[in-house]
Amino acid sequence: MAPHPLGAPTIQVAHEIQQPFPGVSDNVGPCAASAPPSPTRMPRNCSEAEAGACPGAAKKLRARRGGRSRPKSELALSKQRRSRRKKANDRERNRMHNLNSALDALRGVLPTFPDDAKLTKIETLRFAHNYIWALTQTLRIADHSFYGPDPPAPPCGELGSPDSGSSGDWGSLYSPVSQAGSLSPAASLEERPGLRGPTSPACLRPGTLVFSDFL
DNA sequence: TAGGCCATCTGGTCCT
DNA sequence: AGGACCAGATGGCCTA
Repeated sequence: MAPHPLGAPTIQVAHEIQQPFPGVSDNVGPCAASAPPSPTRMPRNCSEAEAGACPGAAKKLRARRGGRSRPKSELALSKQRRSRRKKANDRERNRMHNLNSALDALRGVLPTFPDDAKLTKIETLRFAHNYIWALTQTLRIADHSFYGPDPPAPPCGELGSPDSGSSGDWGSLYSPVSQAGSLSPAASLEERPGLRGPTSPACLRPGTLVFSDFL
C-alpha cells in the first residue's frame, strides 16, 4: 500500500509503528545526529596515559579497574560474563530488528508494486536516496517553472549515480503525472539483472535508465 | 556449486 | 556498570 509517490509531503508511517521509524530516537546518538558514523571511532580525549591531566579521569580509571569491587571467583566471573553476553546478544538482536523494522517502513513508502520482490537493504537505501532526490528535483522544477538553471547532477555519488553524465536530461523531467507512472516498477522490470523477480523503479526516468544505474 | 543476502554472535569502543 | 553502536566472522538459505 505505497502512498502516491507525489502525494502529500507528510511522511507516511508504517501502520503498526507509532514512530516514523521505530527506535529512531534511541538511535540518534552523537554519530547519527552530528557526525557521520566513522569506521573507527576516535579515541577518547582522556586516555589512561593522560589520566593525570584530565579531571575525573583518575576516578574513572579506578572504577574501571574495579578498585572497590569484591573479588569474585572464576566461576562467578564466568557466569557473569556469559550472562552479560547473553543480554548483550538479546539487545543486539532487538536493535537489528528495530533497524529492519525501520527499513521495512522505508520500503513501505517507496513506490513499488505489492507483489514486487522485496528490496534488499542496500537497494532500499539507494532507491530511497534517489527517490528523494527525484522528488526534490520535481519540486524544484515546479517552483522555478522550468526557468531556472539545469538541476545539478544527482547526488548519488556514494549511493550510486542514476547517470550523472547526462544530468541535463533532468531538465526535461516528466510531469508529476507521468512521473508517477514512471515510478511504476514495471518500467524497468526486465532490466534489473541484480534483482530476482519484479523490479522497482530505478531512476524515475522512464525508459532511459535501468534500476542498476541507481544501485 | 559459487555468490549474494541475511541473521546472529562476538568483542571493541564510546557514552551515560 | 551497563547500554548503544559498530564491524568482523560465521553459517544458513536461496538463486543462477
